[in-house]
Amino acid sequence: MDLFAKVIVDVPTMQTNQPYDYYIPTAYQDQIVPGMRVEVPFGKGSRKVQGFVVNIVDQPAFEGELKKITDVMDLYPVLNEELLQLGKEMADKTFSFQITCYQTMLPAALKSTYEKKIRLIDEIPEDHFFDLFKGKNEISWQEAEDRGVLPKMAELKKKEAVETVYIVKDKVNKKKIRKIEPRLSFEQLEEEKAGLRKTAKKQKQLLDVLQQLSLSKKRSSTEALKKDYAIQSASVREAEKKGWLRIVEEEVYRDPFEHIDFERTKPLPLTSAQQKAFEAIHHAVNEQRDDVFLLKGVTGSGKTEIYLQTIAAVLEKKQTALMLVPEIALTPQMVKSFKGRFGDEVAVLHSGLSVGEKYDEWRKIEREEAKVVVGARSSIFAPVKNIGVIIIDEEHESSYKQSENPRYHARDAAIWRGKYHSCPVILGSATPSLESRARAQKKVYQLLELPERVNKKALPLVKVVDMRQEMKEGNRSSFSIPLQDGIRDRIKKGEQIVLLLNRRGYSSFVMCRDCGFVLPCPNCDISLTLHMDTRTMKCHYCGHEEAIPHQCPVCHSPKIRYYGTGTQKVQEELEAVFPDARVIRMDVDTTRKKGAHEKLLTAFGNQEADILLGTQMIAKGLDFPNITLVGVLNADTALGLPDFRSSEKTFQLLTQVSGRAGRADLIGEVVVQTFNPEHYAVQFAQKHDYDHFYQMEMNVRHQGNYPPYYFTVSITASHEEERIAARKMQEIIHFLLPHLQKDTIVLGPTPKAIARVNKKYYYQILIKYKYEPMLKPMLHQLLNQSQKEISKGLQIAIDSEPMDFI
DNA sequence: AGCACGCCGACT
DNA sequence: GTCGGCGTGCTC
Repeated sequence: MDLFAKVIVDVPTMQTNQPYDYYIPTAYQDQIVPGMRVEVPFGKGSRKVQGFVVNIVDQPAFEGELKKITDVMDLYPVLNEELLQLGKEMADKTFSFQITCYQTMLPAALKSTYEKKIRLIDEIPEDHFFDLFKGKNEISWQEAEDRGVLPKMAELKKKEAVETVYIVKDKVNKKKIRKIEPRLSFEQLEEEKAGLRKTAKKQKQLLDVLQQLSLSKKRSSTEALKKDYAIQSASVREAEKKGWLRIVEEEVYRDPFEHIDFERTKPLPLTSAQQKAFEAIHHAVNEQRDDVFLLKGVTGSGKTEIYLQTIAAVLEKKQTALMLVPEIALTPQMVKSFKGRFGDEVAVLHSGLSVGEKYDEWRKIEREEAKVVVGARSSIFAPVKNIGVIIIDEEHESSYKQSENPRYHARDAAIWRGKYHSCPVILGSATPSLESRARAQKKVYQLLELPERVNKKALPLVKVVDMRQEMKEGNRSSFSIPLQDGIRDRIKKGEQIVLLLNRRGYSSFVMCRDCGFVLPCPNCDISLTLHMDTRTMKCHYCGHEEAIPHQCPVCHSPKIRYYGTGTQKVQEELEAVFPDARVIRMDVDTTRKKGAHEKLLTAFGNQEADILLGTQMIAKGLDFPNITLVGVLNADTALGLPDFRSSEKTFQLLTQVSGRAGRADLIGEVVVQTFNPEHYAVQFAQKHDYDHFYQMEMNVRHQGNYPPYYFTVSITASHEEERIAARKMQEIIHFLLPHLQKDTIVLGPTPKAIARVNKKYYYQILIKYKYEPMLKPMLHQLLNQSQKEISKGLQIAIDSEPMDFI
């Protein structure tokens, strides 16, 4: 029977975002399974592209003539039924292409690279042969183009002396070995045996092996033949010529045997609160319920131990576990705690691995050698089977949402997979996102709380320093007097200090240095952003624009200026104030090199420095007992951002760094420097009071019609010419507005903060809605209609539930 | 994306 | 008259 494959091709456009039918050559019929990658000819020139087989049918839907699959790229499917389905739904939900989703779900090594070559197929004059082909019989298209010989090649093509060939390659070289398989049936082999001379012992032996293989339907490696029967490759080649067997190359797994012995740890006794939370989750695991738990517990309350014991319970049931942590929290310590408990059953996927290493780790999971997967965002697509629990630690982290296409949220994918496998999902955080906390309120998620630290230790004392006051008293440095005193004190005692510089919102808004006033938009209750290109203050939501103020409208101080400082500058300042202090700086500049991050942290852990100065990246996974003082140099830069999540982000950051101080037997102290000491995010963080912050922030979101009260979608249009982007945005609004519900709010269009990025102008709208069943189909329609313009350099990005608006 | 088909300007 | 510009539309 003829079989046909439905293939998603690697051509990321809206028009080609659908399966194409291909004829499966008989030779591949037993081989091809949905989820495998294949090479197919596509388009007029039948250039070869990579494709994913999504289905196999015995009747093609396409009426025209079908092309054939030209090669099978995998031995086993790289995507299973589950992931094929998830990818398809994700494409629909995130307004992206199926091919992009499938590629995102796989290690980069499996994305194909393409090569175009010109090959000689007929005799050409000798001089041409040398100056065009350099005496070879094929050259790359790129080389021909670079040497300017394409026109000549076109001539030869017309004469059918050359052809263009396309080569599809994997990014990494898979290790392959040569294997033999019989080409004749058992009986035919028997006949061959009868025809042999009596002295041809080796050949008889080979035929015996082939007969065995014929019965077992297996292959044997040429290496094994040599080893077990002393059959040399020459005999094999001979046999191949006689047509007894064929030689095939088969991929073998690389051996990633790196047995680093981790010190094994044992489960710790649980506190009663931990026990209660653990039991609730354990029940769901046992009963295979797809419940979503929100595990809320302050730093040090023992969330990790609950994860570990839940995973242990899942492994006991012969199931697997998937755990996501933010990329920056994927530290050696973190890995150690998992490998320490579960040993080699743990696979870790992180950005520090090379493409090949990531692929090997992925293979290890795929062939079910690893039962526990720990990794960042994209690990949610790890090919684990029979999942028993999915854990997302630090669930509030915005890095779980991918900021490029497909703009998926790992949390959504986790819940999807939880449903598919009928297993619980645990969202853990000390400061849950408002969305998740609100869902717990509505009993969509089950709230589990760990109110106390395991060691019953009090949370560190948080001192809020009013920087306006410091300014008034003539202190113009980045360090307030209380912070300076604290630093001096710790250095004297030989204790360590962490200083955090909040880079968020660096230099993009103006604030009064005397009273902390930040210029708000008269229409939107959100601060205005400084646009240096136009020298104006702009509102990102409504487009309101005004001049940059020269004095504070409230206190009339002339010290109103843009706010923000770099780590390097702070380091210099620090060294001037404390010439004897040893400082380690950690920011993008000092951690760019691979492994630098860990090296710096290890050095700090070994007490080679007194002060660790850094940006956001030091807020996480930093667990040194000797740190007794944490200073936040500028707590409120995020507060000045025109983002409705800025209070939430500030609260989360402050709470997070507070957790870094004094975790051992030393009492910790936190000094928070701010120009907004009375801001509720700062106030509630000082008191470690999430619940009241949550209530307050919910009110604010309710007032401003923001999530979780509204759903949001942002649409961005960009083009090299500003008016084209702006006009398209207008067009989009005109297209959408008539069909939207009365209570739906459309903000914009407004130009983006950095209006021109990569020579492109950006315009954006934000749609806030409660119920818009037609919005998704309309946005899909919009993308379809805009195809022509998109091919002319216009870009349209649709982001459902965007994380930021800057 | 990339290739071919198709309809208007400066050339042998 | 033709060669070739790149606008338009399709790819199983």
